[in-house]
Amino acid sequence: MRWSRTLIPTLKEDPADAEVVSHKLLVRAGMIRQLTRGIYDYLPLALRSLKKIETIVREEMDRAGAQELLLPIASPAELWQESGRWDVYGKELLRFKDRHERDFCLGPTHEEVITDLVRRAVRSYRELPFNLYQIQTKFRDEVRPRFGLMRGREFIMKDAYSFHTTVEDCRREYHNMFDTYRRIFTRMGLKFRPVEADTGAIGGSLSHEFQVLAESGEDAIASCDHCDYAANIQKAEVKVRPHSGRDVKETTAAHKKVATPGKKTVAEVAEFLSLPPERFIKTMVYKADGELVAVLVRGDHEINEVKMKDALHADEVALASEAEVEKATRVPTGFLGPIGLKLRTIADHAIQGVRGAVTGANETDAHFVDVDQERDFTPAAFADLRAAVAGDACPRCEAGKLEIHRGIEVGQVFYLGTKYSAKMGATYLDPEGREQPIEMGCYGIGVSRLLAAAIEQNHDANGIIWPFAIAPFEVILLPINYLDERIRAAADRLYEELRARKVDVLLDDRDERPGVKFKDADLIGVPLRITIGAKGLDKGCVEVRRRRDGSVEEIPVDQAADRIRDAVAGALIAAA
RNA sequence: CGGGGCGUGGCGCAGUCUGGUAGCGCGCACGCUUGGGGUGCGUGAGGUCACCGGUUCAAAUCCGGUCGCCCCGACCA
Repeated sequence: MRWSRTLIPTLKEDPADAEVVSHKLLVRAGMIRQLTRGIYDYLPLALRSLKKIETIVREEMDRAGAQELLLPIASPAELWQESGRWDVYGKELLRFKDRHERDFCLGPTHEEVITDLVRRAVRSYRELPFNLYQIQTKFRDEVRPRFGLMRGREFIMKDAYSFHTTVEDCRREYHNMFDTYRRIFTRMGLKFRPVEADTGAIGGSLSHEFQVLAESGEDAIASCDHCDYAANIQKAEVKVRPHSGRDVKETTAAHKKVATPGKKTVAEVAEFLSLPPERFIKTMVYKADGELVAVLVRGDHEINEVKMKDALHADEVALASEAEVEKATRVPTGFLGPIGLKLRTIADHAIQGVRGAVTGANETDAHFVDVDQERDFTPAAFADLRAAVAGDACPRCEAGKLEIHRGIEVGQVFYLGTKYSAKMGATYLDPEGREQPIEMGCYGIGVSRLLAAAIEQNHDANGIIWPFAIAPFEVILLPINYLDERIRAAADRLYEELRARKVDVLLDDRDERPGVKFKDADLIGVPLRITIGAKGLDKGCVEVRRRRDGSVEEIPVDQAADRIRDAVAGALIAAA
């Protein structure tokens, strides 16, 4: 492509409404423009990268035995009412009516639509298993879209759904997809980590996320420095060390009340009493499916709501409001404690057997000290309730410690089981002629988000540094002065030679100053830059510069096309 | 949904408090100049100051309302 014949509106300055680097660079590099909140135009440069991402996804999905199809973006309310998600999904589901006043929504995901398709098309176990995928635009009316393509309302997603007769076969496909995802992200040249994940709104019981490692990531992930255990922080397990609280204090004097006027938070009381936060038992009150429940964790720990929800077998949990707490306990928040509390109470493992602890006294402006768990109170249950932190022992191996990193979720695989098939009557007849619900799995990749994630991980002060496999162009030709006959002829010739060799090449044929072209080339991040100037041509050479490390090499003009093609091919093979 | 900020040529911003001819940088067009890291000089085009209403002799500026965009929060007792 000739630069002068396409639209690459680069900007010198950061757009005022962009916060993260990928958003700034995508806009500055002329790849995207915002149309409205959370919705973007993809300009030619962006579309080229998107297509390369899609091609890799298609090749690997096809290789894994999946079949591509295309489902509608609009779907009728009835399907969503069947699965129950019409009511559950909330405002994220963009709803509208057609001219006949029938309710519709834009698809935020497609379990309902595909399950409906399959239940109508499949009758027999002989027709299973299969895996169907699509690459398509999704719409989720996010509460707060942000960070450009990272969390848009409209976005492009690859979603796949597999259908099986047995749990074992479904798990086989789950692992097949897991391996496929590894290949996909490896080919794209990204540093990523698969992590155990919570299943969230999609539902199901087994799930992994694929996280692209980047400081700006929205997710925290815990990983072992010794073995390959890694999990989303929402899921990361804490190794149970029985009676880990015993070593806190040896005395067993009866607990006693101390005045702590106005000191409500652990930090405040800890400072007031000159005791470390780990000596405290923090009492939080949650509303679990309508019931108020007290949850105890050590003062320096934080509650993990996903774990708590599981421990309580609740569908919905939320922190109770101060008013609700005060009404139920007659104690203002900040002074709650497990001794004499009239609420169902569950406690983190770290609370078990603790001695010499500090808790609220269930009385305004007072706390208890020297609390002994076994002597003074008994929770209804002990469970893993706290969030893992850096330095925790690995739950899977002996030697390892957990590290916390940040990541951008670019893919997730779920084992769904019969969650949708049972509700929506997607069944098959087994060899004995009995009707059985279909086992399902689903597998997503955030195609447009990958664009942002790749940039978050691959950029410098001058702009984007695309991995070869997803770069909009592999090579940019930069004639120092395109109006100079000799330079122009050399550039045009090399351009045609590279095109003949199937290299994705962009020719900067604009009548611009060299400095402008250099800056733009760095900004849009093309991996190889070929500078064609008088100095080089005098020696019969052009200059090859690698965007990633800035390394420079002079190569003879007559060998240039072949050597550049070989360099591109080599880089692509190295990544895959 | 709560809090905060912003809306002025294509982009980034000043001007608003204290009402009185709409400005700067970049970009854009043209001419000369320059040609290996955003050249230099000159000339020029381009704005219903988000929108609606009000106050006033006079509104980008004051008042009321609406819309849009951004950020933070919507959990740690």
